[in-house]
Amino acid sequence: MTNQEVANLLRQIAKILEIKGDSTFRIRAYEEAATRVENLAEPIEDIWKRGELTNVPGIGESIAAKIEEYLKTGKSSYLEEISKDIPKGLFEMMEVPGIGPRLAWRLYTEAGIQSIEELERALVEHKLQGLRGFGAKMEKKLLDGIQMYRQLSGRIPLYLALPIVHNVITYLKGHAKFVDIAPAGSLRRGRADIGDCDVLVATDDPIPVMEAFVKMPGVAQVLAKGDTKASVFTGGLQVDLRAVPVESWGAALQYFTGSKAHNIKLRELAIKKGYKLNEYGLFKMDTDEKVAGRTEEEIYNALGLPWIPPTMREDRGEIELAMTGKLPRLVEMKDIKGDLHVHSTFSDGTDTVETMARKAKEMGYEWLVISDHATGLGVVGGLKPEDLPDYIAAIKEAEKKVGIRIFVGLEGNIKADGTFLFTDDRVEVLIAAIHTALNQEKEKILDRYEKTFKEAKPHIVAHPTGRILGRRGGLNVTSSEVLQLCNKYDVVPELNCTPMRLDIDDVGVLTAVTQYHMPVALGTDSHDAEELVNMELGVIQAQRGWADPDHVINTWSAEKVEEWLRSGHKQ
DNA sequence: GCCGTTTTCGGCCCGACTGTTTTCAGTCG
Repeated sequence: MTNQEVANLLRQIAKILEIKGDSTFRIRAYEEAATRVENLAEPIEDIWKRGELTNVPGIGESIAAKIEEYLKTGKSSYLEEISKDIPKGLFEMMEVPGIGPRLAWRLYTEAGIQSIEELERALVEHKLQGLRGFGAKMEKKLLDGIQMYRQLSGRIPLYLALPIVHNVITYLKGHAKFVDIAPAGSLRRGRADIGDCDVLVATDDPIPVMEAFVKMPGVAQVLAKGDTKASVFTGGLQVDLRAVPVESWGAALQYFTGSKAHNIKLRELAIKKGYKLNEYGLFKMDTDEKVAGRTEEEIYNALGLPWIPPTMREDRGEIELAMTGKLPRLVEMKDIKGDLHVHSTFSDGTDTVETMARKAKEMGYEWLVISDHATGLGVVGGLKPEDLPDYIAAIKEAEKKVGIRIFVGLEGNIKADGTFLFTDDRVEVLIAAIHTALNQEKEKILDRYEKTFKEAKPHIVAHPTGRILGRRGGLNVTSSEVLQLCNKYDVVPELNCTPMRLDIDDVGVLTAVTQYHMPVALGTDSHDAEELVNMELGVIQAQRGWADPDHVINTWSAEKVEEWLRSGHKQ
């Protein structure tokens, strides 16, 4: 049972309690427990086996018992009990913007509506107008909401959201007056996928800015528009704009960056210290005197904390860590000295070894791993043992011409039965990856990894879970399951920086770094030279996993990398 | 349902926007 599955159970319980109008505090307790489980660096099953479930913040006796039953039996009698009289369609209805748990429940109990299709029909036929609070505007709002729900495909990958927000900001700079503007929300936190985009603007004259925003070209729909806050639908994405007074810029940036769970924790801390925190500033509870707000640093410091980087603000324990003064110094782009996963024309890359090396040099790197595919993957050609002399000669030549250290790498395919095509002493960096038979069941995939880790002793396992953002699928394994094997066989997990992969995910990095004290390997998996810049997306994800430079191999000197390659492997 | 160097009971984050509520509940982030 994975942490995600347990978190889903708790979240499902919270949802049902919400529909039924249960205590908001009980609902919050389940939601918070879900978030904590989701973000645990350790498998919850291990914690349970040690009898330490209630040591996890947010988990008490009652929730621990429910988790235990679920881990033991795969079922929850409590969930079954409370969901008996709830039609499944209600959950989908709540995905429609504007429909929350209370309205979904009313639509069901007062009008017998159990699905989006039934709701749509009732709206079109004006059958709901007898209900309290249902006028023509409400009808239109919900019909629009249904249409939007059908267009939205859920969350979109970070790299697709970035240009949309960039366009909004560029447009507003040319068509409105303000002092400052910045993206906030999950975009600023660097989440791998984005639900909606938040943009913050500092101005003392917000109304014209809001006007310009909702009239932007490309706005498909205006979802809300007030004096200081507006939401539109553009480029297939919801974008929220929030205007704040200049003197509240820091407080607003903090508030609007989130995450929600992080903010709640911070406001609770503020209350304990006799303050009230909102998007306008930090105020003394008794006198309403403002004590901080111009910058984020001011606010965190006034609460007795160092400034916490946005990439850490997920309520994964960062506030508690900040209190002890032990926040890690997160890895940054300027620390990166090399790329651990790059292809060339020797397999399916479009640029030569030399071109890739020049780009690496241009990025300020000291070294590079050229890691072309080994044979066995039909579509990409791939290197055979007899190709190695030419491959190595090309690498050595580029090394001399460009003037950076280039390691001879090889990305080998782990076959469906777990055999690995070839290893060779002339290969300095051996990368193993699954590219075929992706739909096997979990046990089979883990067996394949284990067999290869044991027999071929690769240095790195590439894109360990096979996830593709914005699409279903990936391998039937979680990062935490692969990481257990990595730990056992001393194989370094890759954080693949391909914008659609970012695999292992942020929680995986957190597990590797804080649980196993294991480094991660950032690899852009570049197939042309321009893709080397994707390293930046990987660095952001590594930050989200609390990685300091020591835990990122890419920050090591070429000598230190050589030392690592010699030790522990192929002895 | 969780939690506690002021509490094992009585608290629990905060505000904007919407619709139609003449004072506020629901939704959202």
